[in-house]
Amino acid sequence: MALDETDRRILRVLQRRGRISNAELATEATLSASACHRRVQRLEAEGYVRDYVALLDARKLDLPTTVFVEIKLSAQADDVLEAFETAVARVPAVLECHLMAGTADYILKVVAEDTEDFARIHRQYLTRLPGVAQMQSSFALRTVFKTTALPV
Amino acid sequence: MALDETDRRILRVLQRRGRISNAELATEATLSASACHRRVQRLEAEGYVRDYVALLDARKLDLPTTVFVEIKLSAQADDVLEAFETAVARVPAVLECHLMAGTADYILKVVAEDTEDFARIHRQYLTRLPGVAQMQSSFALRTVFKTTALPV
DNA sequence: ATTGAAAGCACTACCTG
DNA sequence: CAGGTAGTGCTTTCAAT
Repeated sequence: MALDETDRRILRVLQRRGRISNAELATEATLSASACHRRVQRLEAEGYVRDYVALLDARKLDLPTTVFVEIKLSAQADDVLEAFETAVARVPAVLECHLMAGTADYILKVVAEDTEDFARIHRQYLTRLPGVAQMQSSFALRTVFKTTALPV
Repeated sequence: MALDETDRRILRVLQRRGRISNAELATEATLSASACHRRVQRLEAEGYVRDYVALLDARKLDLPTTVFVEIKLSAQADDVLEAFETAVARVPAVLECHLMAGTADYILKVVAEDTEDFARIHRQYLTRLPGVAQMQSSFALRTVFKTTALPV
């Protein structure tokens, strides 16, 4: 159940190199291939590893613009939250949605081609989200860094 | 250079299933294994695919708390920004750092075990970042959703 | 924890339209 | 030039030690 140092080492490597071969991973973890393989299977089965994914280059795909959108709802009732969350999950440009503590605020992370494209997303999708009282958008000038690797 | 519909299909699949075998990916893209393999190699070489990574379960690893930290610097000179960015990149709990448009503001995304652990990170790392004039932390109560998949 | 063996896979070289 | 066919050597995976 609990992770030892070898498990954490495996997870650290997999977080950076998700397509590494089991043979190479075993070397990095100083294990035999089969022992390493069994640990990885255990870590996957127990849910430590949620997914393996390819990370694409947002610039190359013409989506270099990141916008954080702060949204205040008109009410905090559960059904209002639920309706909002269901609707926001259907907007492809929204990569993250967090319910914030304190007020009934959400923060969305949105990607777009440029400010004009964001204006379109805003008009076409965001203004149609249910239960919204206020919305404020903050544009990222530049992503200094971004990682999916948790400190394990 | 430009992507056709088959390329985008491959990228969509790889964004969800980064460890899919080439054989299965070829089936999903209705291509032969070799044709598919060559396309993937091209997409990697041209930089559309930045990385393959494992996404871990932050809850299982006792890091369920996400905090957005807004930081205003005391000056906007390049060397002040650079010093700040270099220092913030060394804090393991900081997963993202964005320079925001308009003011000299940064937004950080930070993960922690709980509010107490965040207090420690704040005290130990964030208060020591150079050039900071103001700092405001907003806690996420709940991550509604989070994806790394860009809309391609 | 290592070994060995069977199956599946990646990758290449070589054709085909 | 992109896709298909076929062959070689690795990797995975499981069973046995």
